[in-house]
Amino acid sequence: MSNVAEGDRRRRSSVAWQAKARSRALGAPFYKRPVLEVAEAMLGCVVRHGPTAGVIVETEAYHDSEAACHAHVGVTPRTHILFGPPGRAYVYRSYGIHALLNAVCEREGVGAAVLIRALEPLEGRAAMARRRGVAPEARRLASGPGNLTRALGISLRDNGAELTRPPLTIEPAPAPRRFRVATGPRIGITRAVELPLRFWIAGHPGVSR
DNA sequence: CATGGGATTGACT
DNA sequence: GTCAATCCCATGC
Repeated sequence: MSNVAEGDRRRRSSVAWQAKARSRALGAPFYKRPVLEVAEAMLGCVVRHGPTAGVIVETEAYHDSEAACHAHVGVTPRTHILFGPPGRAYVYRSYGIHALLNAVCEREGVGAAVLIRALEPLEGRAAMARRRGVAPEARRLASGPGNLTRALGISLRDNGAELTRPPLTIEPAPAPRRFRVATGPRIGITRAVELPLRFWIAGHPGVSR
């Protein structure tokens, strides 16, 4: 295949996923409600970044009223995105190594977000495996909040991105929600550890351990 | 300006 | 079970 033809194929493919993502993306009203409600509603939905996508199987809710939330300290250079309009991405560096992806929720002025903790790969499995440095048939390709951003190619540059339009979007669940939602305490935090703000699809193998 | 902690992960005992 | 890697940013002087 010639370079020209290859480039053309790539370009058409890129336009196709952008149009698809734009038409399917959840709008700002989805995020503009109590963060607990959104955290549960996001289970089964699809995170798409370009040609890679996965089904959300685990989330956690964070709210400025509790101490584990970055927004608890008020508006700072780091947290201003959390207090901004709903439907944007809040991406921050964790432990100096990982980028963690959140969806900003509730009305402007409230610091709240849903942390996406695990995905079941849906599209672009080969690209995810390549980015992770594992075999394409590997299990748990996008499980764990640091692993899923690596698999989807999400970085700190995506902080503040609008999730309502490509290239980074969240779409409604592609299939009927035939699963049971389980809840429990959040993982890996040192403050407000007792609050049951973690949500996951009961029994799903992609949920973090 | 210096310091210390952290919404993690993978390797190792 | 333990531990290190590694960097953004909140805090305090």
